[in-house]
Amino acid sequence: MDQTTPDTLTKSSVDQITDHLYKEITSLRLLPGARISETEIAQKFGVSRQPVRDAFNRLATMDLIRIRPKKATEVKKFSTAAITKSRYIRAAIEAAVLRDACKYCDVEAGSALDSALSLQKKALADRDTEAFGKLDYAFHKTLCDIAKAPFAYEVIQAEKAKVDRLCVLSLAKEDRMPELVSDHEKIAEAVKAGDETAAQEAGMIHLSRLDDTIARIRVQRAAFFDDENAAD
Amino acid sequence: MDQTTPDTLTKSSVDQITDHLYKEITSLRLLPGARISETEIAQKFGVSRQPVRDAFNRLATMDLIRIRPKKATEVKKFSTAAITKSRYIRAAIEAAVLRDACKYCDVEAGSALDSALSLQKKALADRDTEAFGKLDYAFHKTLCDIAKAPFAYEVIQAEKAKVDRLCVLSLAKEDRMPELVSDHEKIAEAVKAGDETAAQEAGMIHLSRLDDTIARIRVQRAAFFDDENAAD
DNA sequence: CCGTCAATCCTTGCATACAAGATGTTATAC
DNA sequence: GTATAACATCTTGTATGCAAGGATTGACGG
Repeated sequence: MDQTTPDTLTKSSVDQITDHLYKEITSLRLLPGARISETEIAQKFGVSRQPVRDAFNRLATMDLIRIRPKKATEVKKFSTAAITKSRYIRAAIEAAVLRDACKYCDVEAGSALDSALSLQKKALADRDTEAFGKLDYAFHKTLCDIAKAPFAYEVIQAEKAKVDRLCVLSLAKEDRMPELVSDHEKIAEAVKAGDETAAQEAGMIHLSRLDDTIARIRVQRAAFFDDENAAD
Repeated sequence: MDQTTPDTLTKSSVDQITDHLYKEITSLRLLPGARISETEIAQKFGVSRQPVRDAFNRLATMDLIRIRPKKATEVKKFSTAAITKSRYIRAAIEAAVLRDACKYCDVEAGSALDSALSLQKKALADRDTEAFGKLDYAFHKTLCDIAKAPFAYEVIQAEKAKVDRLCVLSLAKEDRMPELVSDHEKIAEAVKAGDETAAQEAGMIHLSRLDDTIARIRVQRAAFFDDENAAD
């Protein structure tokens, strides 16, 4: 997630604050539209405003918060435009990844997919949504690695993060898990078979699951959406 | 280019400095590996170090400079890994854009492509490489608009900017223009015909032009590349 | 002549103080 | 009771000072 963490192991104040706020926002403990103050965060961390300010800037480049001069910084609401963009990017990248994954998938890669799937099934059986969330990321990363495009995962991760917090609102998360595992199985099957068309089709269906969820949430929690405002 | 400029028309110091340095870097007036100092820039702009610092942070998130604690901030060198990533993303996005452009291209869109091409031919005839550079961007933007994915252009622009400065090094830029115009013509032709396969193929060929150029520059200007260093 | 060590300079990271504007509240006039 | 205006407060933007660590340069010893 952190694109700017340098090679130093000792995370600076900025890194710590960025990570903290990132988790707070993506986990929806900080709701869209919530106002956050530099001084407030600074006091909580026992530092000055400066590192908080830097952290805010980073989060702003991630499109997670909105900084305006002389106005309170607030957690960005969801916008259908941003969601559409993110979805488009993911679809394009994942299509390319699946195409290449089909091209380069060998026995070892196939077993990697199988083991990833079995872990997901375990999480499904345990109804452990949190673990499943991480395994979901891991599965897509495995695909990227197989496609010899590990860097693509960074993009997917970044775009996924922008909308993932939205899905936290979905109360029926547990009910969606079987679908997602099934999708992953179909994708893995197609990749192992080297069937590009089937893999891409399965991938698109997988992505479309999100559309329904988002559409539902969009009407349920309209207050978290910011569509009429054309300004960024 | 500026992803964080707010709705205010009065550009803040940070915006001005960011824009300035952005142009300096992308135009290669600031060479890869060049060291830039906060205080130096601050004095040049007659401001304090703080806005410069913020501008540095923004440029760092654009992967244009490299900030390390206690060490001089320097303009990032090219890395084949970064170029590969950027190329992969662009290829994936542009493939999707061309697919959709074929889907949605109508008469009006066709004439937009034609007029864009005629402008390019004029720049070619005038040997105006600078104008052609802008028209190149405009052409891809037109494609995105036709594909009903204007947001895709932002991604293309961001990724293109990361490697465009590299091409400034290419002395044979004028010689490449005819090729590029020809590529654009083939793309436009395929899009107008609604031939997805041909359009994507032409797009990939168009992107591959960059590979040759980069490969040449990579050997000519090895000093500008930073590949042995695994760290970011 | 060369290697090593030390000191000084230069770099960014952080803290603090001040400035300018937006917001919300409260008091006052009608 | 309501509307308006002034004020207090909170917000980020900017300037400046200090601290800690790297880099270069110089001197000194071999």
